Amino acid sequence: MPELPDVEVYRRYLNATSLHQGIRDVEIRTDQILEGTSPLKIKAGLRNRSLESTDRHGKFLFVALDNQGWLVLHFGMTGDLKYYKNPIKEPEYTKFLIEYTNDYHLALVMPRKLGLVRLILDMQKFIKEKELGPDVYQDGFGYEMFKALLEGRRGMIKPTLMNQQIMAGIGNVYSDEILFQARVHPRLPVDQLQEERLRKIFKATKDVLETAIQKKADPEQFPASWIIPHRQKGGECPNCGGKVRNISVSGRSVYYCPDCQPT
DNA sequence: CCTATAGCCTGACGGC
DNA sequence: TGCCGTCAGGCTATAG
Repeated sequence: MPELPDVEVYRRYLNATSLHQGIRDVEIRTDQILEGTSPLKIKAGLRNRSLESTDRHGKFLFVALDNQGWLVLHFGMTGDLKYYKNPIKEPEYTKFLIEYTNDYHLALVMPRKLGLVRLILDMQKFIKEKELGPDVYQDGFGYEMFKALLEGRRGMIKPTLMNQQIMAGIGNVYSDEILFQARVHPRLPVDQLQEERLRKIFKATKDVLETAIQKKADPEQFPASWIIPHRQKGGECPNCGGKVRNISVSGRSVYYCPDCQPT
């Protein structure tokens, strides 16, 4: 579920396992996630180096190298990280693999080839290239900024929250949760939102992301009041007990409660 | 600026 | 059991 909370959990996992170790070798199992660069360049840039620290912007994870530049990871729809020792335990669907001099490994596990691995020098330049909006989870992301970003927009609230160029980090699943907590219909146009509802959406955004991270992005640990565990056909609304509805908005599958989330 | 659609990928799942 | 269609949390391009 690689949206902002998931990537933040991966970041902390990487911090806890994979820093300050010499990189002996790197394997790239598909060129399709390299965005124009080559396996040789990635290998040359990582061999005999070490990972020193991490950062994150939206759904992108940045890992600083000991000399200069960053390793960038994006997890697409199915990416995950696994740190392990025994080479026999290499996870199925490993697409990118770092082998450390201490014999441990860090694998980017990704059944579909929809992610990204790249080496860059300048993080801000990369963010600009990708035209990413401000990270939703950063300290400076307050209500005034949120409101300003939506100013003059006419689109539906759900795809607006998910638009990485407006603000970075929210995806399909967590936008459902945010709108459920705010009790706002996903198709409501942004310019029809009154101040009070806008504030509710902002607060829900902060609460949902914070809680999801705190719960390690594990749906089994999510509060009983959340809709995510009920995001399935025939699911029941945790608020009113009614049936959860599934519709399509901007080509994405949306789950919401028609009774609790009026237009 | 905004929406819908298709495509990129490939595994999981449900129905027959 | 096996085959087939559908769907899935990402992003991007294109047309209207």
